[in-house]
Amino acid sequence: MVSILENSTRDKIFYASFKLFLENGYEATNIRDICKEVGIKASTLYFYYKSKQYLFFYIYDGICLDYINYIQDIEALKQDISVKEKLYILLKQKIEYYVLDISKRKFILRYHLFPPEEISNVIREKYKFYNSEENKIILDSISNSQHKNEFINQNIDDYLMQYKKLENHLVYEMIISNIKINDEVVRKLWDMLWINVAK
Amino acid sequence: MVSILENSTRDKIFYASFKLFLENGYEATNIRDICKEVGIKASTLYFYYKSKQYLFFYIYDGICLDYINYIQDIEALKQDISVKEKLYILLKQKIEYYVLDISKRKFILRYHLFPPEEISNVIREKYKFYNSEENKIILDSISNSQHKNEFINQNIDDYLMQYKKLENHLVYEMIISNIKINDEVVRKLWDMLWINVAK
DNA sequence: GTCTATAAGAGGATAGAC
DNA sequence: GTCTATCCTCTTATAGAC
Repeated sequence: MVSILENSTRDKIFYASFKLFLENGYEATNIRDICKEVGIKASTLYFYYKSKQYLFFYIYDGICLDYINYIQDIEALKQDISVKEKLYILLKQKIEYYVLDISKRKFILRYHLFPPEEISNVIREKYKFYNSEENKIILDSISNSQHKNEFINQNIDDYLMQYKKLENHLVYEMIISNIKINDEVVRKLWDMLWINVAK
Repeated sequence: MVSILENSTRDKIFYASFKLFLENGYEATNIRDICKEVGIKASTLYFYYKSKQYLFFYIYDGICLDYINYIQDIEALKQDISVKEKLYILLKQKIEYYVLDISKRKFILRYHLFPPEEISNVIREKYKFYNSEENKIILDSISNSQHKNEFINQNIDDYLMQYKKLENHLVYEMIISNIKINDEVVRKLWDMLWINVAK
């Protein structure tokens, strides 16, 4: 995430909270449990984070920004290769990102499916925002390509939906069945998807 | 569920709790909120249910038993038709059950993925139990069939796993994308599955 | 920056009247 | 069966000392 190498109290609180919010949930995680993990008292936590809600939002944003940065740095998106190959590499890299550590994605899934009532509005807004940020990056990468005529233009949105659906399917399988998806499976499924959308 | 037509205080508590446990979660739902929905005081709830945990378990069991009863009553499982047709009808009926009201399945998913720490052991046991009950019904139905030689015997467990995977995939799509799956889609996916497993 | 102490309230659960 | 009143514990959050 933002500063994985630092070991400041601020970061320790961040990671302990992430872990507990993921495993036990927002409501079932209390400030004292977090503090016990870190080895501080409650008042110290409040020195760094204004409230439990703000602490949660920092974590949520941290996870999403880390993901957006990862997507943005994928070299294949900038190279002048065919759209088909470009998008395959993107999907493959995204799955690699999740295989390496599925916990961040599980966190997002948890709070997307079952947001705590008191912060559900904020979570919904954040989810929509980061989702559209990711879409922008993908759409930019397609429209900047010399090969974009591979696509029937009207179908791009449709395709993006299918693409996300496939990705989600793989991700849910990883989360629920605890299985790590390999490149071969990704390639096979993706080829099937491409046939249905490309010219 | 057990007694959908009754309107006793006991049942009112049951349904109000189901709704709140599903929407807000176990930890975020408190006894007083449930009582407010029903129009009673906390002590009245404790007259019917020993504790918050037991109330939850009654609901969990109620949902699962309703489902098991539904599966058990599917006529096709008892008829002497081909295994392929039998299992297709089973899948179709299961999807119909969810399409009619996805909330029960969402409840099970919620507590399967994110069980409250204090009751996670019990939930895990219950999940395993009802899962194996369902498997028994399906396996019985296959082995009682005159047409069971359609199957390569060693593959039945494998098939059951694939079958559940397909079902889960459809269910997650219904829950996450809020889409109702129609029979045509079920048929198509199921034909693909059958090709991979049958002789 | 980190602590002790504590306010202010919410939560699960029970006793006992009617 | 349902109520009022209450217990006791846990929770978020703050005040103020060091």
